[in-house]
Amino acid sequence: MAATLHDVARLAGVSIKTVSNVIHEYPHIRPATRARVEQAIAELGYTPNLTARSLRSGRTGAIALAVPELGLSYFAELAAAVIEAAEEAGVVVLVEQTGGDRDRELELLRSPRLKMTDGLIFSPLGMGQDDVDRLEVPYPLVVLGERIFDGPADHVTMRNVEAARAATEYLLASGRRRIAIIGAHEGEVIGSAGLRLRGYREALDAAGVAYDESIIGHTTLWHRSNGARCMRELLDRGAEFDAVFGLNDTLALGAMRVLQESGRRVPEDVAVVGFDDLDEAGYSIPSLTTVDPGQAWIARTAVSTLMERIADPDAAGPPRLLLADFRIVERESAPADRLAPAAVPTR
Amino acid sequence: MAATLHDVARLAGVSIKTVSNVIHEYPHIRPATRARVEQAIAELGYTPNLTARSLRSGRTGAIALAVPELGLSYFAELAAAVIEAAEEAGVVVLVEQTGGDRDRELELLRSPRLKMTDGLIFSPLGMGQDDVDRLEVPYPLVVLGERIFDGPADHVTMRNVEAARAATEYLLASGRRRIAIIGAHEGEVIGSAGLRLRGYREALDAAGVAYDESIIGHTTLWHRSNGARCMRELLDRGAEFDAVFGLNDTLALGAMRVLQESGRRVPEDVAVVGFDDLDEAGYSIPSLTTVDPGQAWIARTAVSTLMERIADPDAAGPPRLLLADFRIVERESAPADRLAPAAVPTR
DNA sequence: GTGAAAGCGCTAACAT
DNA sequence: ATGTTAGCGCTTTCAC
Repeated sequence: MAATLHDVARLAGVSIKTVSNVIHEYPHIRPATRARVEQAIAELGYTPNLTARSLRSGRTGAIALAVPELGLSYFAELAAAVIEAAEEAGVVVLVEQTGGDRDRELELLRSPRLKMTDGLIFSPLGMGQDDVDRLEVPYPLVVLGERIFDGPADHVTMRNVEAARAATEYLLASGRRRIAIIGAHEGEVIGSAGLRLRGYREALDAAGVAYDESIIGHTTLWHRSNGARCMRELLDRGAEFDAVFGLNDTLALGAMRVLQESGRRVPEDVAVVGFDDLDEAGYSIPSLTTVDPGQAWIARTAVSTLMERIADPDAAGPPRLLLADFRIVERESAPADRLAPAAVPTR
Repeated sequence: MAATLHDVARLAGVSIKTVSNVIHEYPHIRPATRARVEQAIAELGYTPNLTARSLRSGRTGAIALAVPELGLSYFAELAAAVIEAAEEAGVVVLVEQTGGDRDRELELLRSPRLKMTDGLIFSPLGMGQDDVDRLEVPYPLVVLGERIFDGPADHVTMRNVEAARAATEYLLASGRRRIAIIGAHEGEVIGSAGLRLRGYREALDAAGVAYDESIIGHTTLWHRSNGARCMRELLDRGAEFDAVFGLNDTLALGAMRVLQESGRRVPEDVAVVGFDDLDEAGYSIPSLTTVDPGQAWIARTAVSTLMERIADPDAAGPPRLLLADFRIVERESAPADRLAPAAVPTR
């Protein structure tokens, strides 16, 4: 049905090699020949069959991105940034959702469907450090997130401990002393929750503030609804606090909502800080002070690192750990100075 | 490098056809042979080369989804639903972002990169009715959204006019009379903005309420920031209104934010209604009354319709228009009864 | 400057 | 029940 190189060659009265030369802009072609070929291509509406090209070249021009769920704004924004960076690099992106489920993640790593792509950017959520061997795969792989460290693949991620510590120090500096946590994972050591909680504790320790288990709210998936539920539980059990550190923005926003429903004023009674700097953090009431963990850089770096590995699969080199810079974004929910409202809301 | 059918066949001491038979679970294979082949497959870690399979079969097992931007929550949620539905149908999804730019949309439709997929689910934003011919493409195509009607491809979308009319009637029924609009597109007839505005006007007309250009806020891209800006402009020019209909949730949330900054109470002074029923609509302060336009159904239907066309490209049949059901989701920003607050916030 | 031909890894028709 | 073989459409080496 669709025209092939042969069809074009026949119509132009040349061989397929010549057509191929024209398509690949091989320099030494007689102008007349080139014109005839181009004419034939236009006439037939020829477009190369990329599957055939892939089979021959061993490259598909596609990469895969596996995230837990696009419904989670953090991953939607990550995917947007990855797709954009990939486009600049001339490749397309196949997006998979794992649901943060370990079995699906492991299955995905072994999936032959990946054969349709040149490499994978993988953001696991269900797998843990024990699964580190499973990252030994026969294709270029870049790992994101904080579920697994020191694996056999390049790893691009954020400075969770330092950033969470900075966020906590920010709250302490503004005069808060009882900082509740929303989103802790029971017993987790690594993982976003574990690392951010560690940063939190480091900041408390450094400031000589006691860690109080009673104001640590636990939840599993970082959905908005869980942030709300988690805050409700804290309030129900009579926890007292003057600040809340949501381990991500979605949790913080869900929690802030419940906080205000309960009659507490933000930031007057309770300051709230999130983590991620999602677009919507600038538009909540009040707008959310948060940590910008460098997601844009992470996306760009993940793509460029993967593309390097794809280009040069032999030049193995040791796996790299690449860490993004972060910064605190001050907004209304937690002004730097407890007494003064944030000067101008950052958008 | 990676093992091929030949490698497996050699190791198992059979022909590639036998290996192929085992892989495809062809029934008549001697158990001993099957065992030997399976053993060889495991030993070599063989996984089929999908590119080769695609070239041979003419199917890639992938579909493409083109949306303006995953950073827009509506499209993130759409993509999530499409990927999920696609997975159930056994295909993977390649996601492209067009930025809502007409040229990029047109280019994408012609792009040979689509040769890597079996079909396309396309949500245009820059193209208009004049470009309807460009949807005549040599591969299965399902169009979403409201930029183009009566095209040559199947079209899955929502009942914009009816839903917007229902939303407006809802506000009128609750006693509001001056309903401002956020997000109108100058002179647009079709398109989400144009259709929803039409529903709005129909409701006004039916109720005998005059249409007042001075409370129609215009903007282009439906970003949160534009909703905020648009509301600021309305307020700056002294517009007076007792309700706001944001033509989508993102706009409504941005607008609601500005409204409250200006000291107005929602819903007491101004009721706010959105459109889309995004996840976050349930967690704003106040939570957002909105229209659930049936996105989940749209995603499922788009995938199943596309899969049908892929399975049977000849059984052309006339292009179909498939419309989702909608419903008003009552939350706090616009209670059904102006005087009574919404009973229980819907989560 | 252009052509002929091999082969990427797989499927399926045909043969045994 | 299993083997042989001809392509799918392209790239690329090697001739001419």
